[in-house]
Amino acid sequence: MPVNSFDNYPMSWKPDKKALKRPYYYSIAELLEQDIINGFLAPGTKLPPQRELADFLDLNFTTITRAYKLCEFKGLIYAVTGSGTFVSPNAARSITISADNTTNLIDFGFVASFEQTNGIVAEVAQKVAEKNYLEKLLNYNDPTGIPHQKTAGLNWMESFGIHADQEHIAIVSGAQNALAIALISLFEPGNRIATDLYTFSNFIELAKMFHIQLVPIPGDQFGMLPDELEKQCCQTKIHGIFLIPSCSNPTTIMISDFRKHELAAIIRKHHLILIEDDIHAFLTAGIVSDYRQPMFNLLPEQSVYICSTSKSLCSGLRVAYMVYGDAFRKNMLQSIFNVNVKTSSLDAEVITELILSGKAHEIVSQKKQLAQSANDLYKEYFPAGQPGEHPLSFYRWLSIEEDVDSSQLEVDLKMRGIRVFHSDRFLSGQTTREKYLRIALSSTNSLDELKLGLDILKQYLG
Amino acid sequence: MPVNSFDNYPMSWKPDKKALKRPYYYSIAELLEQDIINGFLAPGTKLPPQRELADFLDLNFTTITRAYKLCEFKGLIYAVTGSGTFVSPNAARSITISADNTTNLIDFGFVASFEQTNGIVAEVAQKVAEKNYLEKLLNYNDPTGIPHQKTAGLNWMESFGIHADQEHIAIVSGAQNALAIALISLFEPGNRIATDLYTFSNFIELAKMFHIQLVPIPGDQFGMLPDELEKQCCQTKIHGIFLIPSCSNPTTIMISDFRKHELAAIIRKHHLILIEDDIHAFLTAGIVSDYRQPMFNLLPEQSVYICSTSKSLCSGLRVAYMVYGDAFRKNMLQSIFNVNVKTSSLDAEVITELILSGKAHEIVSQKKQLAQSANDLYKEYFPAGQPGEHPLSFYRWLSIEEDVDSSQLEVDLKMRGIRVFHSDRFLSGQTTREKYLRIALSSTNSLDELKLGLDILKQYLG
DNA sequence: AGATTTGTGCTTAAACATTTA
DNA sequence: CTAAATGTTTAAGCACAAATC
Repeated sequence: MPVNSFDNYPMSWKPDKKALKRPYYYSIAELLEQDIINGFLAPGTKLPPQRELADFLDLNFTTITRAYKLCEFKGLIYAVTGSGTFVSPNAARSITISADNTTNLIDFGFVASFEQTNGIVAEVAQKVAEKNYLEKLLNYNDPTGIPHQKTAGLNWMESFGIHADQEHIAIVSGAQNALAIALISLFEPGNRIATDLYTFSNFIELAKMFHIQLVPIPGDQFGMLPDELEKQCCQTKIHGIFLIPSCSNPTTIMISDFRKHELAAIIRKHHLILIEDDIHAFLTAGIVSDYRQPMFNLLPEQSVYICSTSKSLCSGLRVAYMVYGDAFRKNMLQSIFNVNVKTSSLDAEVITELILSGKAHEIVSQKKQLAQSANDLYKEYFPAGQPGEHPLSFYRWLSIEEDVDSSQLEVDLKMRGIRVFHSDRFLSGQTTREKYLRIALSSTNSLDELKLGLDILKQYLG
Repeated sequence: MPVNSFDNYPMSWKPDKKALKRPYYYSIAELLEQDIINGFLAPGTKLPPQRELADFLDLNFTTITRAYKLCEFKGLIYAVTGSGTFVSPNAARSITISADNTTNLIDFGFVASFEQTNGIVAEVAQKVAEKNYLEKLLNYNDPTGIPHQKTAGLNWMESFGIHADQEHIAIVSGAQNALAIALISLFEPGNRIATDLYTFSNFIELAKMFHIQLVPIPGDQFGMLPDELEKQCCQTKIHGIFLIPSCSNPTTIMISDFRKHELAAIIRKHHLILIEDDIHAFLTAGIVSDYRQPMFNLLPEQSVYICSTSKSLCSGLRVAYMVYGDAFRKNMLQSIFNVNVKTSSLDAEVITELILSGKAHEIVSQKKQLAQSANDLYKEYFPAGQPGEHPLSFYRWLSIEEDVDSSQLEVDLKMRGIRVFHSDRFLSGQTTREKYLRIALSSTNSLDELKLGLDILKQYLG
């Protein structure tokens, strides 16, 4: 066996010098990627500093910079000036969360939307099918939505505090689709977007896909901390910010009204583009006493407001409204066309009819009731709450012990029959001490099934 | 006035030295971008060689390389080793082509799909609304399509020569959506994709959006030239190839069967990823005698086959099938989820019912008849055809004089009441000598309107 | 056919900025 | 508060490859 004189050198990663081919930077990046994917380098591991690795490999240190950058671009590692370079928390796996009905697990993972109300939607869809203008819904016309459909959308959002006109609203295919469109139309690869430390995992994946870097900002019970945001803005060029003010996913924190103003001031000052995902507006506006208005109102010219109907009205029809300032309009229309051409006017018409007929309110009040019951049941099992939490959220953020292996925990619970997601999946940046589980309450078929799952969970967590 | 001693220096572009700030590369790129956008540098203009500009600015020539690269990334310029760097043909404008019914022009621009058949779709939509399982179409389940819907899709594509299973087909929201998903899931920014010299302008825009570079390959009456493709593959790293074999958009060329085999050999040899847009399969399979099979069959493990129903069945429902090799499956599902979550099962069900009920064939035969009549009329005006042209295409590729200004021509015709697109919009790379117009035949409301438009066009072209 | 023109890719060099001890 | 550690950014140098003349 060859005697490697560096065996006892205290470097966390020692690529095989002999395996290096030219171009070096590329070769190094490949070796690093392999070692991360194969699990030899665990998430959080600190890599050797650029200069140290360069010495070891007899290269200029900027060649290492380049190799590291390549891996950073792929989301495998992240670097912090002064501290070093580290393996990303979710480097080796995809954290996309989707519906998964191939197994018969109790699903506390994917957040569905209490699908028991879809009977009402089916009735309305039938009515739409009988309309004499049905044929007019089947062509290429009105790529951003037929005027009366947009008007209905504007009416719907009026109660959340949104006021806009036909030219600044577009119908797209759900919130995820809207986020994809917003990212691709307003940002470039390499741009940075500030997010909560814990944020919507599908947004993290989307950012990764578009090579947009997330800059995690700490928060408290009132939402993201303005000082921390300001600090990051001064340090590096940040291009945008992503917020879910009405009920953060996954933490359920609501941004309080005073905090919205504080954040808006920073966002304005640094010319950030705000992406506001207000999918939970229907659960918050008019219900939570502190609610005044969306952040869009405070920054109408530099914001994109996204209001999906998937959670509030119907998940399967894939309809969301996007509202944007005039500066973004041209770009937005272009991207909507490039990605969707248009959203089916038939689907949009069913949602429109739900709104115009008043059935939408009926659905919302049923969903609220279902959410109330589910939350009541949850509280019987896990009474401890945290300040700032949303009372009616479709999911809960459960604090757990700090020293468990996140993948193992998910596997353990799967074996016991429930699917849950560990807080590591929602990390936009560095690892944290505190650990949580996100428990979806809206995906079981009944309260009984929810109870069954909570039993298992409670028992497992002891 | 200041005397500039370089005024007579034969450089096509002389940035103001005094306007340069550090970082130089960035400053140069900005100045160049401004001059292109403001029209001071016309499309096709040759920029100064890197070394020459570097001398002029007293910088190392690789700094100019970097500045040029920045503009190339934005699609403003393109570089050819040995020849120089040039302003892109469509640098300053968006060439996205979308439906535009805000004006009362006769639309020969956007290619619609003879919307007169939508009455049949409306009837079938009504039937679907009466199904007792309607409610089951309204949730998050089956993100890639409900099994029976996928089966119907597979049946539909069977006659085009596609054979696949449930695991390798997904329902997405139209061809454009499918292309976006294919590009984002299988390519990285900076990757290169080979295309026909003239190609689908919305694909060009999509590639620009994702920062994927197109490498134009010349072709003849049988399609893209294999030797030219091979040449490019040997020269630079090419990652993929985009083809529309059943009826190229805009040229209407069909790739002949022998050519498919020749191209497949090159694609296999160089491990390219093939994106096959077969939106016109219904107009070609079983109609054009040379048709044997899609290229997907020749390269099943390295291809994505896209079959939209927008042109063949119904444009407004936004349903396309994607068929892919096993190697792409995981990536594909992830991207579909990230961009769409799912495609509305209601829309997919209407398309499914069209196929299962046999109404789909009825629609197709009506559309073919409409296409035949439109083409017959067109031939009365412009009898000269070119070898390899599709006989039933929804649009025609009309050769025109070489020395007209493309934007001016479009504007002139708009003033006369018709919208057409000049061949410059479809250029994936360098400018060419020959000029064409793409004339959509499928977007007028009647043959009379078509005739009216052709009259105007004929008169204008003299 | 060989020299010249022109763009590409990789590596190095140096000045800089931030964080941590 | 300063020094050390560590990552970032910009620019230059050089070998190379393709196209042109």
